[in-house]
Amino acid sequence: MAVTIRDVARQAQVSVSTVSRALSAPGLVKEATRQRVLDVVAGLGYQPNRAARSLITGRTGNLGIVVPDLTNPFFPAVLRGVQTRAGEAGTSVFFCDSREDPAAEAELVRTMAAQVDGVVLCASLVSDETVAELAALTPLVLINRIVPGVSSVLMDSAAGMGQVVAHLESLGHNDFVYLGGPAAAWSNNRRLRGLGGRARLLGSFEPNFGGGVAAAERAVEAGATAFIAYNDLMALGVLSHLAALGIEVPRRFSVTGFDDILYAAMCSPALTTVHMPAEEAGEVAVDLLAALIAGGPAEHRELPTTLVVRSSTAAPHSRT
Amino acid sequence: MAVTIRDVARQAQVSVSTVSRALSAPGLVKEATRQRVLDVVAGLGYQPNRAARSLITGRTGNLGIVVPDLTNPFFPAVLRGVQTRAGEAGTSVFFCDSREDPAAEAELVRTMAAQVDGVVLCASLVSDETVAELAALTPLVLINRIVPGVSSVLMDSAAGMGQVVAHLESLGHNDFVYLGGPAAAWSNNRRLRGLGGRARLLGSFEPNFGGGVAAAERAVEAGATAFIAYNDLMALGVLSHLAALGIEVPRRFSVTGFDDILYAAMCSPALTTVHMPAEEAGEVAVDLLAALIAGGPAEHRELPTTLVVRSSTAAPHSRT
DNA sequence: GTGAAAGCGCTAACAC
DNA sequence: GTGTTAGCGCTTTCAC
Repeated sequence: MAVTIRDVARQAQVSVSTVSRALSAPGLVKEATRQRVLDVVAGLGYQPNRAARSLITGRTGNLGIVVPDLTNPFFPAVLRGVQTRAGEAGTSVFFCDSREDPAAEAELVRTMAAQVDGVVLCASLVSDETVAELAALTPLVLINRIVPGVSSVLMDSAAGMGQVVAHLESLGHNDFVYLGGPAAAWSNNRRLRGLGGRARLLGSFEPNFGGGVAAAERAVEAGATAFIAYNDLMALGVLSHLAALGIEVPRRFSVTGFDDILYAAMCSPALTTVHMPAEEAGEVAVDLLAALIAGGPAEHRELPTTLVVRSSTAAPHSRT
Repeated sequence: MAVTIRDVARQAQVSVSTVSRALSAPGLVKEATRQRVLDVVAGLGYQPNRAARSLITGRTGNLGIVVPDLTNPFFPAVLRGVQTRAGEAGTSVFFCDSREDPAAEAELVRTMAAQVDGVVLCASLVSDETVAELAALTPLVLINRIVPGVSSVLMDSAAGMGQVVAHLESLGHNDFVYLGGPAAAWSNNRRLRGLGGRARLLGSFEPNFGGGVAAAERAVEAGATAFIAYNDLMALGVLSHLAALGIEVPRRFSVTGFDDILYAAMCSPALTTVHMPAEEAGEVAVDLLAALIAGGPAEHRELPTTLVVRSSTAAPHSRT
């Protein structure tokens, strides 16, 4: 078996409680004693057993994050942010991919709740009631969703969408179509709202490449001059399908995305999209979670988004 | 506090050990008793305290995975596979991104070791000795790396590289350059070996988009007709830089990648690359880990890779 | 400032 | 087939 607190106590010639205090409440032991204990700890390579500690404190020192689709680069970016901030506090993080399934999502959170101090829930697809229920189960921070009484960090989709519309209108477009994501996605409704009724709604489509391909098929018949996709993955699908059809972008149609994943800059034409600070959102979510765990009230944070103009948008029916 | 095993025992009119057995060793209790216990468990919504269980059994029911770069879509795919298989066994999984830093990688594994039953280590950058040391610390499964005595699952880079070379040669190329990844990456050496000396080595470069851009700058001066990139992300960077330079692919240069991430199919020209069964590798890694945890010997599994020919390769200096 | 002792919730001998 | 009991390794009163 590994080295325990007793081994340390014996070798440092103190009691186990002193060892415990030296590690978790340094102020309560004489500096000299503390130093002696710490030396022994280092010498023995002692690591407190987290299960034992957890059994007594009721805290696990772990966090969980649930995302709808790990293959969408947006979410790994959030994961990174979460891990970065959590790691600074010595906290480990569990991840789960719900594969866009609301039932799985709720179940995953419930399972996690038993073994973490809190969970970050991204782009949730469950009902407000379920979110509230989950939040009652464990400290919960939502990313890109608002439910009253539950902490959340938002990347401002509505404002971003406003910029998209303004950009397209300044280019001379006045008939665009919104290629919608999952109807259950809060972000989808938020973006739709940001449109302010100035776009026709098509879909919903799956929020991935395939969904974009499907959307493009429908969109070309819609007679609009610009397509606003729910997210970049869809926009990439749209671009791909249009290219396959021999339809030029942005000459024939302008296309925009949302998220600013790396590939938005790499595709051809490079995608005009709304940049989302995904990694930062992950970090902020951990902060909110920490506050919640410490007993604070639910908080809400909004992160700014910015339009990134690239080459997939231009004035209608002309080359700029 | 939450409901404990005692609450269940009391209400089911049995001892705590019977409850424990009903849940973890169903064969040891009478069916009727078991059913009664299960009913109470369901009624009370009892969930065994994992810390307490772990304290006694020495098992956590958790797994960890460490990857070098979450923003490379290849790794989230592996994560997915790991979670899928682990989830089937009720196992949760911790993740960590080492950001291509060998020291961080080792430290992350050490930290995880204390709170998991085993860890999956992807594309490790540490020395063989460190891997062995880590493997002594906790059940360990390597993905895309071989270290004697340590379990591993390999996606056959060498064979894949062989196919790339054969493909390029069949097209008429006979002077190609390999745009190398991290020198410390086992896969890099493996791929280099798969080349069989038929390519000049350039690099190493960072195994990401930026590294590809840097590599492209150097490659155009090398006078070869085809560029073989260490991975897709680099290849995408190469494509991007060549496009910026107004150099046509594949007319002027053929370019190949490795991994077959989603974006390899989406970029323009679509990338000829080697498909890697990343998700499957994650699943298999969990299987090997389970075997290891059960006390089995280190095992080795090899997964086949396949060349995917798209539009970034063609006969030298001509349009096919 | 430090030690002794009582558990946290559970499993695993060990009895019966 | 079931109950009793002794801890797993740690934190935390409570004494001193």
